[in-house]
Amino acid sequence: MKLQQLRYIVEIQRQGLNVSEAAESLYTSQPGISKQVKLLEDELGVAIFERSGKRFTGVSEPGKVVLEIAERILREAENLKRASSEFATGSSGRLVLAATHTQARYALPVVVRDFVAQHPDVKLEMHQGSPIQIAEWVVAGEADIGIATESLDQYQQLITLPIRQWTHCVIAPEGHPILESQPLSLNELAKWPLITYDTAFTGRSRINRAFERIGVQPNVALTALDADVIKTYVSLGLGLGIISALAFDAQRDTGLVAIDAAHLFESNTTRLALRRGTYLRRYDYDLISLFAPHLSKRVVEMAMQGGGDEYQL
Amino acid sequence: MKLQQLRYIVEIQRQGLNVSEAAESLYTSQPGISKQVKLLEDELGVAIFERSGKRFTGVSEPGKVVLEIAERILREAENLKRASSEFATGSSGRLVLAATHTQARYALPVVVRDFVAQHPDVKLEMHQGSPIQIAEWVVAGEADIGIATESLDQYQQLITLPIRQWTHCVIAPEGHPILESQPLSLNELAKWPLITYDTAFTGRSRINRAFERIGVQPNVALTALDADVIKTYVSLGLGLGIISALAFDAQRDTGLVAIDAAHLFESNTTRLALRRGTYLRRYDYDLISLFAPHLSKRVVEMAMQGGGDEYQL
DNA sequence: ATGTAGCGTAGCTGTTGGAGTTTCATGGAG
DNA sequence: CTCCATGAAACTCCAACAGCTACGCTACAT
Repeated sequence: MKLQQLRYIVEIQRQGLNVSEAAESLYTSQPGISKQVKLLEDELGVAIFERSGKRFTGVSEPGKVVLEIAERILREAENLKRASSEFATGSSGRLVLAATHTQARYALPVVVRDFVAQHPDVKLEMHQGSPIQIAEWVVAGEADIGIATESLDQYQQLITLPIRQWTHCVIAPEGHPILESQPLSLNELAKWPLITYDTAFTGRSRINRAFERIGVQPNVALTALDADVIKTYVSLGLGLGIISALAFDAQRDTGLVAIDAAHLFESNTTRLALRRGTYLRRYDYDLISLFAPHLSKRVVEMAMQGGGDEYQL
Repeated sequence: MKLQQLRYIVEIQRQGLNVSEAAESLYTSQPGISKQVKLLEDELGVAIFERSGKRFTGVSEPGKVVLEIAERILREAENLKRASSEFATGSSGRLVLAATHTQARYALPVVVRDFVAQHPDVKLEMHQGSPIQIAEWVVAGEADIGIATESLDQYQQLITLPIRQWTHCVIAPEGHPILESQPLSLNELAKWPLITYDTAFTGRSRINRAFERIGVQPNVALTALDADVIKTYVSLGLGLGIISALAFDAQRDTGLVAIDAAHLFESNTTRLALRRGTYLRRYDYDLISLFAPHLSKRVVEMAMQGGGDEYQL
C-alpha cells in the first residue's frame, strides 16, 4: 500500500469516478492510475470501484470504507507536512482566513493588525464569502480558519467555537418618526419598509424568526450582503435598516441613528470554524487567541480532541 | 513521503534509536533505512532525530510531532487493511481476546461458546495475563479486545467501557466458626488468616482500601493469581478466602461456603478495553455485544468517537 | 590505546512507477 | 443499426529509485 495509491483512489472519487480527469488533475497519466488502482485492489483483496465493462460506475461497499480511511490518512499526511514545515521555516508560513463581510469589515481589522505585527513573516490571506462558502472552504482545507455567524453548525467535519455574542440594532436617518416611539417594538418596525441582510447572512434568520413569532409580515424592501450597503440606502431614505450592532459607529456613520434592538431579536453568536483533525500551527493558535482571548491553545486543543463536548461562552 | 519511510522512523524510535535493530526487525538493511530517513528529513526540511556524530541520540522537537502523526497514519493504514480484509474474507478472520483468569474462567466461557457458534470461521485466540499486560497488549495492537477489572484506566490510548459490576464474597470451609457471626464485619475477618488475590488483580485494591479505612491490618497469609488456587487453599483450611462472587459456584465448590461481602468492600466494575482509533470489524462488535448486551455497535462507536464522554452502566 | 558497536557512503542491481501508444467496451446521436 | 466519442485496459519501454553488499569512519567503553 502506497500513499500515492490512496491519493489516486481519493482523486478518482473526487472527479466523479473519471480516471482520466483524476490523472489530469494529478499531473500524471491515466494508465498509471489504472495500474495503481488495480494493484491496490489486488493487495487489499477487494474491489474499491464498481465497473461496468471498462467504465467506473460506482464505489463498492468496501470501497466506501477504504476511501474514508484513505482520506483520513491523506489528511494526516498533510498535517505531517504542515507541522514540519512550521518547524522548518520557523515563524513564517501562510494562513488563510475566511470570513463574512461583517467580520472582515468590523471585527477583524484590529485582529489582523496585531497578528501581522506579531508574525511579520506569515502571509495572511483573507477570503471573503458567504457563511456556506466559508464552511466549505474550511472543510476542503482551502481556508485554515473560518469565521461566520450562520451555517457553520451544519457541517459534521467542522469544529466550531463561540467567539462572541452580539445583537442587532435598527438604524434610521436622523429625524425619522420611529425615533419617537420608545421602546421600539416589532409591530412598529413592521410599518416601515426595511432594509436588511440577505438570507443566510449575519443573523438574518433571527430577524425572520422574530417577525414570524408575532405573526407579522415585515416589509423588506431591499436585502444586501453587508451593512455598508444597507447603511447607504437607509441614508437615502429608502427605509429602516436592521444591522449588526457591531457594524454601527456613531462617529463615522453621520446622519444615521442607531436604536438598540437587543430586546426584539435573539442574540447571535459569531463562531470560529476549524476542520476536524487538522494540525494547527503556533500562529493559528495565536490568531485565534487574538480574536477571542478566552480561546487559549489549551481550550482549542480540548475542542479538537473532544469533538463532542461543546465549549460554552 | 512514503508510508515505508514512516514505518522506518517509527520502528527506529521503538528500537531505542538503534537503526540496525530497526532494520533487523523490519527484515531489511541498515543502509536502506538510513537513506530513507535522510530522504524523509530532507523532504520535510526538519531533522527528526538528534545525532552526535553517527549515533542517534534522541528525538528532536519536530521529530516528536512527526513521529506522533506518523504513528497515527500507520495505525490508519493498519485499519485500512483490517477493514478490507474483513470484506475480502467474508466472515472469517482472527480475533485476539485478552483477559484475566477470573474473566476467562468464569465470565467468558458462555460468551466464547456463543461467539464460536455464531462465527465458525473466525479464529478466536485468548491471551491470559495480568491487567497490566492486557492493557499493554491492547495498546500495542497485539490484542483486539481486553477485559479486566483493574488498571485499564491508566492508559490514555485505551477506550474503556463498563461491562458489569460485581462484589466480593468470603469463602470458608464448611463448619468454620466465622459462619456463626452474622452479619460479617471487617474486624471479624481480620482475626483470621486470609487468602486472596495478588496485588493489582481482580479488585485486590478495593480489599486493601477497605481494611485501611478502618485502620486494621489484615493477616494475608497467602496471595494467588486466581480464585481456583485460593479455593484450593481455603479447602485445606489455611484461611478464609476473599474472591470475586462471580467465581463461586455452590454446585461445584462443595465443602466451601460463600458469605456475601458486598457490604464490606466497594463494588468493582469489569471493563472492556479497545485501542483508540482502531477499526472494529463486525465480529468485534458481535463479541462485545454477546458479552455485554448493552454495548451495541452504536454505543461502542459513540465511545470510540467521543473519547472523552464516559458511558455509565 | 584499542576494540567494537553502529551509522554513513559508494556502487551496483532488480524493481517499479509512469509515459506513450494501441486496443477494447460503452453509450449516445443520427 | 451504424458510427463516433468517450474512457478504461494492455503492452512496451525507460528512468528513477529502493535496497543490498562492502567498506570506511566515528563514538564510546574497557
